[in-house]
Amino acid sequence: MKDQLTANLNSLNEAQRAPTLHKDGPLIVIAGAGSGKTRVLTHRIAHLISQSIDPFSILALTFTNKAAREMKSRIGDLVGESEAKNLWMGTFHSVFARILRSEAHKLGFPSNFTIYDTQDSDRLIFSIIKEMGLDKDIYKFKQIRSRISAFKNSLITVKAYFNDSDLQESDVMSRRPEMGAIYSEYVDRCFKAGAMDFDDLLLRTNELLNKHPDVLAKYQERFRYILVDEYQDTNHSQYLIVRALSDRYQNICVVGDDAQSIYAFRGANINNILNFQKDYPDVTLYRLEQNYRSTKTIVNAANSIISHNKNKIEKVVWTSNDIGDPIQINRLATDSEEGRHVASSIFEFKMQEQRKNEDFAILYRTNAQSRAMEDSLRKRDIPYRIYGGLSFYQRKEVKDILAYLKLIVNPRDEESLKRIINYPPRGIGQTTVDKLVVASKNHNLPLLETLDRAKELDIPINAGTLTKLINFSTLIKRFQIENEALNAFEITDLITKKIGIVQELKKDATPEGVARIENVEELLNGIRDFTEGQIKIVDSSGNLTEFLEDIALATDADKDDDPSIDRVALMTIHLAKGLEFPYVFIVGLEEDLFPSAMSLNTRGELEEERRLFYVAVTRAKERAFLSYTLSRYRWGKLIDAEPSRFIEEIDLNYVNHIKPKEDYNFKPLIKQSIFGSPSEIKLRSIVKEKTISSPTPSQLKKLRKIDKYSSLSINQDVIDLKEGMKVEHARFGKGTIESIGGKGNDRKAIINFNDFGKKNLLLHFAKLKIE
DNA sequence: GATGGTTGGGTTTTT
DNA sequence: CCCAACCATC
Repeated sequence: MKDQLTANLNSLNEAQRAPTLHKDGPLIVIAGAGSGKTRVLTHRIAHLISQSIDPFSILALTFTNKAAREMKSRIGDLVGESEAKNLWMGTFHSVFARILRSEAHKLGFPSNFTIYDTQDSDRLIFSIIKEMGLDKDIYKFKQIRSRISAFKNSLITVKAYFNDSDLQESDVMSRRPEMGAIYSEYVDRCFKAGAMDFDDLLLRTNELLNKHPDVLAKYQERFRYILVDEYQDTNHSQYLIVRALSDRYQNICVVGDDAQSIYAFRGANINNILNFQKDYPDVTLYRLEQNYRSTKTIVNAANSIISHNKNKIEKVVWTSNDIGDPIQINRLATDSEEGRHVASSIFEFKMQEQRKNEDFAILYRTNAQSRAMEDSLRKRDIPYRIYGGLSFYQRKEVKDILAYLKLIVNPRDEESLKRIINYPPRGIGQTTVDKLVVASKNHNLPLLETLDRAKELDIPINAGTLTKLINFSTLIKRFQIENEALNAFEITDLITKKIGIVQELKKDATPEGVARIENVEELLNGIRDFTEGQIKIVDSSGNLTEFLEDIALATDADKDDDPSIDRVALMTIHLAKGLEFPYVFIVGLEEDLFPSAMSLNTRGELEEERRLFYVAVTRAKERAFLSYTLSRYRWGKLIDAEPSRFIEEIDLNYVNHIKPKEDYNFKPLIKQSIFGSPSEIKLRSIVKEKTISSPTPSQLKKLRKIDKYSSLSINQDVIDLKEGMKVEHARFGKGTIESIGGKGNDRKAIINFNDFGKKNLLLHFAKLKIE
């Protein structure tokens, strides 16, 4: 083991070795993109362990649970699995959820408290607004939720809110005088439900450490060494936790890059990293500026991008790698053209350079952009994997089953109860639920208990409904008893069978309905894997509580469905942080999309978008490809787009702006009538390529016109379709056209398929064969 | 209280 | 376009 460690230390460069070997006391590592900060962290931890520091006393906070797992396994390679597995490592949320479970009673929470996800919070806030009789157009639940979240992340409790006249005034100014009352009621209801939202996991940890000096002292002793990765993305609440825990021994190591701070929207405070030196006067600052990941071109281009930001720590990221190829910028007519271009580029590179699918990543600003990419990859038979988006555990049918599980574990969980009290339908309607909620508030009883005692509490509910309520309550109680003897898989299996959710879903025979049933099966399989894993590997019982904990905090980057399959990666830039790929496609570089229209209000927001762009470009090891379109489908409508300002911010020495090919998708006849003679076009595009990096407005207009022609010609094929014709669809098989309506791109037909029934299809997309 | 159709609103980014 | 909330009807 010693030899291995020494050998590995030798593999570090001087700049990396210094923080790795840094003895006690605070240190900050400012690490440029691709400079090996993860290596520093893993080697530092391994080194600590080799110096006889007990792994139990090392706390390492990472950005995703996946990052924690990977780091753990790399440390395991260095110092041995048995040592590494005792490290405290994970995201802030998962580590402190674990600690809160064991200390929850001190805060008046049950140890099996429920973790509310965003949707649970939204629903609760929505019902509070309704109960209070407020105007839901003024009190928009999503805005209220994000404001409450911001309060919590800044440690503004309900009490602090009501002590702060400025805050209250600003809510009155924005016509929401009841904001504080909603906040108060929300916190109250979560408490009564034995539930914490994501922000509570941090806020309540702070509360725990503040109110209980003995607890604080205990964890200060336990965590002698604390390391925080991606420190630039910590919020105030997280900052205070780290500060409190490290206060005793000051063995705090934070690693980050201010240039990669991209989470201000959820409360991350870039000042945490900028002010670290003020907080810990004895701090040693280390800089990692040599990039090992990317070509000179990419590193320099990225530097030129970030130089447009004012608020930053000055540093010079450099590399001794090859110059590499210029960054290619492509202009496409529409989003589907963009998809086609990306897919065919990947296809070509695979052929010509023997690349694997996993060498490519497609990065975008918003999840909605994945659709066009998926379509084109599928057409080319290129396997891909989408990260993020609507996660599996957020799908309705999955959440419904999970609500049963959550309610069994925590009978006070109001949101779960409301979700399933009438699903599958058992004759308990909204009116009854409303009555119960009011009664539960008035009598200060948990909702489930209120429902049990509805009769004695004189709630005006008729006898028939009363019986239904009792039946439901009995059902839940039976599950609770069964659960004591069963593991997570067994109880879930039992529940799904008893409530007949599959029969319920079978009523919907559409492909979507079938997919829902498959999701239920997938959930069961997932729970079985988890249960078996827990029992075998961790030697625990694999019970429900463990499972729910596991999935509540699973991040999208955590999903690992068969990594052995070679696939192209599709994800948002946010999710790509920390990852690297040889070839990276960054798509949708258009004004209002990237930078997002929502972020153009302040300089700070725009700078965050620019950092996001910086993160995107620095994911590339060998080549980066940027693209933008002239028009894009948004909400089903084709809207005009303008090239992103970010494109012009890249130093021209590192880019190559590509024009569409001459024979690009339209006929010479049209070209001549719009552009004049072909030679003129050629001339103009050559001149432009040398001088500016984006087309002039007049050129944009012309390209848009052409796009309209070309999409017309696509539709030509389907114009011949008539009612009564027999057609064949790639997915739905054979069927008969019942009616046709709409114009142009909106032209659609109702088709009665032999196997799938009636479908209303957009002819522009549906590839139909006439029989 | 269930059901099905209509309408109106919404896309940044995520633990 | 896609979803949820709402409304009208049974």
